[in-house]
Amino acid sequence: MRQLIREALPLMAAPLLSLGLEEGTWEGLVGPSTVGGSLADVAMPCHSLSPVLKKSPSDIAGEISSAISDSLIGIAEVSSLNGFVNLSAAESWLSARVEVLTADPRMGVSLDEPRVIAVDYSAPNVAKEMHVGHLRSTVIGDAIVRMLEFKGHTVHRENHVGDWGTPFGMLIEHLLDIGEGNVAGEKGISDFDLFYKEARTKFDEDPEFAERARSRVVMLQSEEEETLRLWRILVDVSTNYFNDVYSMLGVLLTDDDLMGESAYRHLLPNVVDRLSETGMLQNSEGADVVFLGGKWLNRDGEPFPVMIRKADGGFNYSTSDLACIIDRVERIGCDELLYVVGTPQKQHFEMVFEVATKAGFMDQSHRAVHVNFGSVLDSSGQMLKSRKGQTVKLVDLLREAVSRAESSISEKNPGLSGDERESAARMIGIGAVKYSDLSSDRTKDYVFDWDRMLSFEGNTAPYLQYAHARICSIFSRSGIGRESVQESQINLGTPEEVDLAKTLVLFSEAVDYSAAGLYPHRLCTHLHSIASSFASFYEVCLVLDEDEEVKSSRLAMCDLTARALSLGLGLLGIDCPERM
RNA sequence: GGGCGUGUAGCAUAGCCUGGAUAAUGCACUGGCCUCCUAAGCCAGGGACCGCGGGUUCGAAUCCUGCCGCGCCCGCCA
Repeated sequence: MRQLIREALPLMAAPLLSLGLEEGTWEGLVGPSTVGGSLADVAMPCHSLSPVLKKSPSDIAGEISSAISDSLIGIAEVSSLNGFVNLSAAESWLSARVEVLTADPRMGVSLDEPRVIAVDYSAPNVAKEMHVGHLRSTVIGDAIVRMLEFKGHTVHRENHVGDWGTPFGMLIEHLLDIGEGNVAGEKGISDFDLFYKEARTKFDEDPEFAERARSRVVMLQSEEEETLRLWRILVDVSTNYFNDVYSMLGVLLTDDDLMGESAYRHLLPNVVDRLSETGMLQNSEGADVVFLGGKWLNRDGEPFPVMIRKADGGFNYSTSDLACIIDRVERIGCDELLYVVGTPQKQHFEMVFEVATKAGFMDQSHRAVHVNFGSVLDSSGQMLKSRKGQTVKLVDLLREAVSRAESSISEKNPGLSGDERESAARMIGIGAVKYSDLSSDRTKDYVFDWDRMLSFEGNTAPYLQYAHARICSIFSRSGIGRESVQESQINLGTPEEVDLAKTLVLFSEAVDYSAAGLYPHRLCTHLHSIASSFASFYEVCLVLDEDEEVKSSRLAMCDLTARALSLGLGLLGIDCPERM
C-alpha cells in the first residue's frame, strides 16, 4: 500500500497544518496498518503527538480523521479508533489499481537501477553424491537469481564445484584400478558414494595405494598431461550427473556457469603477491597468513589467522575465495557478490570479506553478502549428517516426490492421463520439495520431513498450483481467452473481491521486499495469501453465469490471480500445471 | 573459554530490520458446507503469560542488558 501512502500524504498536509501540525513532523507516523481485516490498510498512530498538542491520542485521531476525510474521498475511507487514524483503500481507488495491473505483464513490479551481481550457489563436489545440503543451496540460489534478474540486474551464476585438491589423488588412482573404460562416456559412475568410499578405504588401509595417491596429487598439481586427462574424466562424468539432477530439479544452471576451484588455481600465487604488497601477509611457522586481530581469537584467547599459503606451499579455501573475489570484481565487473552457502561457514566468509576489503580487492562500491542458510535437520531435530547416518540421495528424494505426486493425481483426478499427468506430477512433486525449502526463513534450520513437504495441504506449492489450475479450468470451460479479459472494468462488489484485490495490489511490494532482503520466504508468504484470498473468493463469487459486467470483472480478477501465482512461483523456480 | 545464531499454541512457521491497536498462518483437533466454474477446497470454533528477569518508552514478540536452554564456528579440511 505504499502507493496509497504516496497519494494520501500530500493531500493530508494542508488539513494537518490547520490543526497545528507542521510539514515534516508527522509523515513518518503514517505506515501500513498492523491490524488485519477491512478496518485499515494504512494507519497513523497519534500517541506521540499527544504531548505536542496537549490532547489525548484519541481526540487527536478523531480530529485528524474528520479534517482529512474529505480530501481523501476517492482514495481512502478515513476513521479513527484507539488513537489511530485509519485509512482504508476506497473501492474505486482499488479497482483502478487493479485495472492498471491487468494491462501490465510485470504485475506492477518495477525495475531497479541495474547492478552486476555474481551469485555463487549449488557447488557440489566432483565424484561425490549430491545430497540434501546441496538442495538448499541450489534451490535458494536459483530463486534469488530469478528474482534479481526480474528486477533488472545482470546476474552471473557461479557454480563453484569442488573439482580440485588432494582427494583427487586417490580418486584418480581408484579410477585407474576400476578401469577408465568402466567409467568414461555413457556409463558414468552409478554410485558416487560407493566410488568415494572405496577410494577412501583403500587410501586408509593400503599403504601402496596411499603412496600412489600422494604422488598422483603431485602430478595433478604440476598439471602432468595424462593425469589431467584422467582428472577430466572424473569431472565430465560428474558434471553430466549434476546436469541430470539440475534438469530434474528445473534450475537455471548449465555448463556455462561452472567455475570450479580448478579454474582459480593459477590465480592463487597472485593473491599471495598482492597481499604481500599491502604488507598484510605475515609468516607464521613457515606458512603465509593474515592476522586480522579484533574479535578473531582462538580458544586459548590468542589471535588466529586466515591461512593463505600452507607451510608445504599448498593453498586452501580462503585463498581460493580471495582469488574468486578478485576475478569477479576485476574480470566480470561485479558490484555485488552473493554466496549461497550454509551458516556454519559464516565466520569464514566474514574473515575473507574483511581480508578482501583491507587488501583493496573490494571497495565501498562493492557489496559481498554471505546468503547463509540453516542446517538440514531430521524429524528428531538432529543434524542430518552425511558421515554416519543414511544420507538421503538427492535424486532418490526427487523421484520419490514425483511418484507421490503422481499417485495423488491418480487418486484425485483420474481424468488426467499420459503425458499431462506425468508433467503435472513433475511440477507438483518438484515444486513441493522446492517450496518447502523456500517457504521458511532460510537462516533458520530446516526440518526435513517427507510427509510434510509432500503433503498437499497448507502453505505448500500444490495449494498454490491448485488455485492456478482452478482458474485455468474456468477459462478453458468457458472458452474465453485470457487476453480478452485484460482490459475489463473492475467492480469490487463483495468483501471477498475487495480482499483479493488488495492482495493482488500488494504483489509488487512483496516481490521487492523478498528480493531486497534475499529472502524467498517473504514472496512465498504473500503468494499463499493470494491463493488463500482467491479460494475464499472462489467459494462466494460465481465467475461464470453472472451478468456480463460482473462476469468480465471477475474473469479479469481470475486472470490476474493466475498470473500473480505463475509469475511468483516462476520467480521461485516452480512451474504451474494448467490441469492437475 | 571466545565468537555467532536461535527460543512465538501439541507440532511446524510468519511477524523482529523500521516499536503501536485483540500476536498472524498452516498442520493436527471440534462442528458445519458439494443438484453450482476441480471439496487437493471453504466457513465457524477451541488452543500462546512471544524462554526467564531487568531497562528504555505514552506503548516492547520487536530495541538495550543480564541469565537459562539449544545449535554452529574457533583444522596447514572445504
